[in-house]
Amino acid sequence: MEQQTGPHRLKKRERHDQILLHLKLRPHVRVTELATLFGVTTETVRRDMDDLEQRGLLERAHGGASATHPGAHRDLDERRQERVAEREHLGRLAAALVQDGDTIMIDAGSTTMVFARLLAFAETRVTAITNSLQIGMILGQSARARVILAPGSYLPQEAAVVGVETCDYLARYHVDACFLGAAGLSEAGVTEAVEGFSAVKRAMMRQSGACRFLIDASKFGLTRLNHVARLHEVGTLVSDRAPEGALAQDLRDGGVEIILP
Amino acid sequence: MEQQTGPHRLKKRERHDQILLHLKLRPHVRVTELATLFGVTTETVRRDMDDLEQRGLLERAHGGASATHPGAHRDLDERRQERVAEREHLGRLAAALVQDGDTIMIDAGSTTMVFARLLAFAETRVTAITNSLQIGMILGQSARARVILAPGSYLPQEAAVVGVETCDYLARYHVDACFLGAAGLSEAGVTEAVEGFSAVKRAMMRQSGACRFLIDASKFGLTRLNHVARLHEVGTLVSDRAPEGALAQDLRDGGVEIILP
DNA sequence: ACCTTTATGTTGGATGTGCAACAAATCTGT
DNA sequence: ACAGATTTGTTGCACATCCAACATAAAGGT
Repeated sequence: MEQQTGPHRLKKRERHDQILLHLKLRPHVRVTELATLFGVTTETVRRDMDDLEQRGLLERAHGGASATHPGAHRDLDERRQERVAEREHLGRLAAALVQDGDTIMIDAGSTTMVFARLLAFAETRVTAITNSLQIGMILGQSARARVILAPGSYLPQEAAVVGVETCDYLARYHVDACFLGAAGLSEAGVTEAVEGFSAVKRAMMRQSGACRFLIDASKFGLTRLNHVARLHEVGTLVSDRAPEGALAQDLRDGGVEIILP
Repeated sequence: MEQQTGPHRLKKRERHDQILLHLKLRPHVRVTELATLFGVTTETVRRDMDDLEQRGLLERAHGGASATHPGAHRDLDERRQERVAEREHLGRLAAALVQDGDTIMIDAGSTTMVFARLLAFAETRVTAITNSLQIGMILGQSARARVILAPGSYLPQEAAVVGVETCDYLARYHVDACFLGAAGLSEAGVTEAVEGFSAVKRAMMRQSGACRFLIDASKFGLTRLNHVARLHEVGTLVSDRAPEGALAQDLRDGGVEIILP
């Protein structure tokens, strides 16, 4: 990056923007590096980073900071160790469902992202169609995966594309299975909070022989704004804890296969 | 993350895999963290990381390591300070050509990526269609930009999509201008090294009212494998130094507008 | 202009990290 | 079992980073 020109010292906000821009282009920046670049003290940069970390825009490390994966959800549970561990379990279970030669569709979401990472790591030979840029990039790193990206309007918060174009495009493919996340699972069915995602999820379901939902137990009982699927359409539910009460009964009635650790 | 279970000490290969797995799930890991997790010395972890870094599988940082940015270019000139500075100038010139309300297409490439970053930073109100995931993500961060992503086969080295689908999709849009990079500019015309990119570039040119090529002076005189455009089709050339000799003459003959710092 | 608030710089000591050289342990092939 | 290669542990020291407390400077409001 270029040296800061002129005598004009950057203001706090400008430095914050610059730091984030740097992290968009490289995975890691050092405190000292930025300090000399901005012409400020390391302490100032440190304070900047602390601020940005609190807003969840980057991840501190000793001597510098790393980018949070672009589009990563910043909700509370994303940041908690336990949640990450649970997501990893969940992703492992789901990845075990994929076999060499399978064709799949993968929905955008933090849980499906972990799933994609594990799939890439396992080097499963798979053809995957996704609307998530992150998942495309992650899975594309695997030499044995073939990735097809759907077009559409870009949604920066989720690093994914949505819209009519996306759904139309998906309708041109037929795959063995789709792997979907969701923001809520209740007796009302599967629901989603992000506008535009539900249509994509439904489009994926229509084109798939089997449908697998990756939903961790913290989503049980929640009903969000957008309807995705009724319980009998769920097919397979991969989760970290068994549902209880009426929800469990309705899932049984809907013939949902439940996969747990 | 879970604690390493059992008395079985991990072998080198297993530790390497574990480290990479960790980096797939988090952007950054610390040396000490992994050392206690694996039950080995920090020096061992350090050595592991050095190995992995040499293989380009992660990026070292003080006290730990970061995941290589998915899709991040690591070609030589990308890493060189001087080149970055020139690209920045070039991008600035190109960004000045875009006005509020414009519709544009942006090609994948490291130079166009800098251009997109500056466009996002300038908060130009623009509708952009691109085949580059990174450019989509960068420009999508700008609240005033609308980003449309083209579909296609994912090319991990370039973090972009290419192929027939990509070109077909682009043919459905008409824009004011396209901003393209290139690997070579000589009397033979504009040429490209990455297989699949030239077709996308040509598709973008066909759908654009104006064509802007962003090519830094180090590419002058180079001819790569894939033909992109003859000199008279170039339209506008944005660069950091004036071409010389026969190339300069041919550009004049071709009616190419040249924009320099 | 004044005061208040906020941002930034400075300092010093505690702690974390990197590096290099060597010792100990482990692996490997015969 | 043996010798040689590889891997890992240990140590000491140079250096970078962190943190907290205080001093100084800049910004904002009345």
